[in-house]
Amino acid sequence: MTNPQSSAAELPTQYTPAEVEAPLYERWVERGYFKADEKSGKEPYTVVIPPPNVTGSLHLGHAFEHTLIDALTRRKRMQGYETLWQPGMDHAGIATQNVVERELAKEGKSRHDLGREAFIERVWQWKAESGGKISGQMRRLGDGVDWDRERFTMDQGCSDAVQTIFKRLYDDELIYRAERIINWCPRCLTAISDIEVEYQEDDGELVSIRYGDGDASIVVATTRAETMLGDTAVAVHPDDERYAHLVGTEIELPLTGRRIPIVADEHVDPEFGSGAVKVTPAHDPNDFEIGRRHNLENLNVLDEHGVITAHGPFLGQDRFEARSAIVAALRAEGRIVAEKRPYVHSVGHCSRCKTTVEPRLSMQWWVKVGPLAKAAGDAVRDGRVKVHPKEMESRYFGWIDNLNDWCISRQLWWGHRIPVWHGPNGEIVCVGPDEEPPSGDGWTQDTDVLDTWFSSGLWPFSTMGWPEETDSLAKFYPNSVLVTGYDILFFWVARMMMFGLYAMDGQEPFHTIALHGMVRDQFGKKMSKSFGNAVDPLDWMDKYGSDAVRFTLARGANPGVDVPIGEDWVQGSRNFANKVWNATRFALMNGATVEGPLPPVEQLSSTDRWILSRLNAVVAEVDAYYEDYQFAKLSDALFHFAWDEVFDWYVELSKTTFAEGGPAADASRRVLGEVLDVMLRLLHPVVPFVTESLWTTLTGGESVVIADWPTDSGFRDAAAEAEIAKLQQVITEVRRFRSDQGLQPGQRVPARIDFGDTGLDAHDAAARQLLRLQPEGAGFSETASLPVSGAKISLDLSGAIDFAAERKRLTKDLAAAEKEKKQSEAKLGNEAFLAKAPDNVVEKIRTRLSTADADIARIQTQLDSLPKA
RNA sequence: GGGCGCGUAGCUCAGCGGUAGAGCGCUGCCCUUACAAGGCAGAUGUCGGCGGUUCGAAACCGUCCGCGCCCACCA
Repeated sequence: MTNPQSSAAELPTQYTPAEVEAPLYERWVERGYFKADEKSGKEPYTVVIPPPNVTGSLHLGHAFEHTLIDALTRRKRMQGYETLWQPGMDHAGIATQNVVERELAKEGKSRHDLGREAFIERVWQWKAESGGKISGQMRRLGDGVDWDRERFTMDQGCSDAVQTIFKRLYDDELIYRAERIINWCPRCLTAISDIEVEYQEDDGELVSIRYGDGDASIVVATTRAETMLGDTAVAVHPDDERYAHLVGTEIELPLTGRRIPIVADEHVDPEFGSGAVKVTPAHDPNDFEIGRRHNLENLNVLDEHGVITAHGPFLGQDRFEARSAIVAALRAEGRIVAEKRPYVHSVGHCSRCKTTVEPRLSMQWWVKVGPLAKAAGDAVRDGRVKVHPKEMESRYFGWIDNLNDWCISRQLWWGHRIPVWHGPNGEIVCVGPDEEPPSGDGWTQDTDVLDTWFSSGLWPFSTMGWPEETDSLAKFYPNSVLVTGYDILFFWVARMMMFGLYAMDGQEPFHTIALHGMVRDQFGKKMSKSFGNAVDPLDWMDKYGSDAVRFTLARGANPGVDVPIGEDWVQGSRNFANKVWNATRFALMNGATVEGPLPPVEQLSSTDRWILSRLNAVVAEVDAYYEDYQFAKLSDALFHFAWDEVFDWYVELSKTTFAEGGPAADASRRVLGEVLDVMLRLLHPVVPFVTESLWTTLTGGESVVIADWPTDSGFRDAAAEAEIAKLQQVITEVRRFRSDQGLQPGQRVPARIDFGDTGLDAHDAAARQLLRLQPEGAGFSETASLPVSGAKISLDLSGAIDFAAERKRLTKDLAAAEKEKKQSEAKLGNEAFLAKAPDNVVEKIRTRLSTADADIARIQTQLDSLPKA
């Protein structure tokens, strides 16, 4: 136990987070507080980090997410759970490759200049730097992760997991290879999945083109005129009488000299446009299906860069260049019968580089999603996995129940290479992690890598050693909760659900999915580098402390709702931390202690009983909010309890007690110590640093990180709470009077206090202290009288009263009270109300009425006591 | 085209059947011996519009207006 007096003296009057925070964190790590022991007998609590991409550094969104996870895990650790917060990072295939390619471009090189191996080596170098930066940020933020378990989606273990599940899925025929239309990014030169495509409204031109001539002509419309070079049919609806005579015939495709058939297909909407559709099976997913149904040729006219490969005048032109050239050529031939420009329509863009996506026919690897998605949907339907907030469930189902097969191959270099070997005669062998790949002439490994979400989908168990049956896996799987943003519900969460259930014999990866919103700026605008409102969390942490950033983020965290944050608010949180700091300083200077048991209730003043009653109520409240992931609510509850109740009232009231000394003061010292001890522990998960330095000083304990989480003792004292509420009312009323009178806050005024039958007599000294009222003394002359809640405070202001101001104020208050009375009476006079309203409501109105009556009487008395103007 | 959500104090948001709340901002007085990163006191809203249900609606229902997000193969 440290000596409180000297500890307090050592605390400066201002909290300086920058000096305090970093050393504390390193001490926690050194002492191994965050290590999770898979052999422990304690109940497990597991959260895996949503692995940040190694593409750069953490932004406020990460800081937000980490704050929530850190708070959850710190509380559980304090509650005695064997707690694992699993750290790690994601290789982020396409994103990282793009970043490194940009770096290379600055040197005037492309990845092809380096070659595959050297390029990958280069990415690893980059990962080392970037990864170091990220873990530095996590330390600064205070993330209580088990660093010994840090994983990377490309490390050996995770790679083995990838290979294992690939092989298993392949053997179960849930992975297959097929030529289909995929979304192709002509800049990244890879296939991308449906959800990596961002649609946005673009200006385009819708041209209607006449194919064929005379009676045998037909008009089709398109926004991608260049694809006509690859048309292999025109389709109409089978029941469309306008074109019935043409079905089965051929028509001339302009500019090419080719003749293409007219086919009938249900897919065509006869109401739309001309009711005829050009069919380009190699460049449009719908057309591909039509082509399949009618055995049409898939004529590829664009290469991987989006350049025309069809022979003719357009050969070698970029797709957009060719588009206008072809329209011009058609116009010259008089085949453009209508043009709509601008024609706003939805166009897909690569989510990584914003290039317009090109649907492209190509051979890719696919996961057959049906059975996996069924299981993933059922797990939520059955209630084995809960989605929080519940409103997000419908989004989840909407997606998982309508899922197309997942294209998992990417034509990239950075990622898990597909564990398939192709033989000289077209043989295909899928190789497991402990198997030798086939060797010999002509055998080569598939050049594609896997979608980055393939490995992150394994994260809840690959990080724990799967496919080995490790102790960690047995202990920490399923994860307790997954905390992540709603934006990656589909990208990541759905994949983890599918893979987790599949790989772990139907065991769901986590019990709860807790979705949070996106961090926005203080005006609710999305944060982005291009908009210039993005903030580096380190800046604010250096300026105001990690605690301040964390507290601000937690206070904004309403489930599933976006979180605005502004620098002013962080400042406010810093002020709060400083306030806690100073209140604890005060307590230490006055000998607050945690030594020994709390004095028996009979020996406690009503003030002490009141604050203990409130303290326990807050413990219960905070617990309930934690269980419901209501971070904003629990932070707010703590903020107000600490500041409004403990600091502004309890501490102020206790000053008098301490000044008077005696057994009452000793009891209060113990109670104050208790209140701060519990409060600091309650605050710790959200603001770990300031609470650590204060709690250890206050209690002499080793660390609040490993302290017990407070429990509600069940102690409540309604009478004490009512008594203090009344006292607060009296004091506020007199303060208001003083303020209205223009009395300076520090100015001492002689007063007589008559508490009547309020039962507040014990608070006479405290009231005088808070109100700066002197004993009445000799020659006391009452010039103002304030009846409040049955008490009467008489002041001797020696003619200094501003009666006009007071009369004005009282008149206003009187009108308000009378209005209240009238309304309450009206309600109580309403028979329908009396008949139907519940008793407690009626009772409430009655109370309101009697309060109004009392107020009216009080104000009237005050008015009467004022001298006539 | 479907689905979800939102419009409450100057700003950002809680409240979701019993007569309006928070943070920040704002006004006034004060360096009252823990804290001026503070204290005390105070002002501020026809709870998007219109109908309906109800004894009672910011809250429930309908509708309209404005905004956002997600999904979808609109030639």
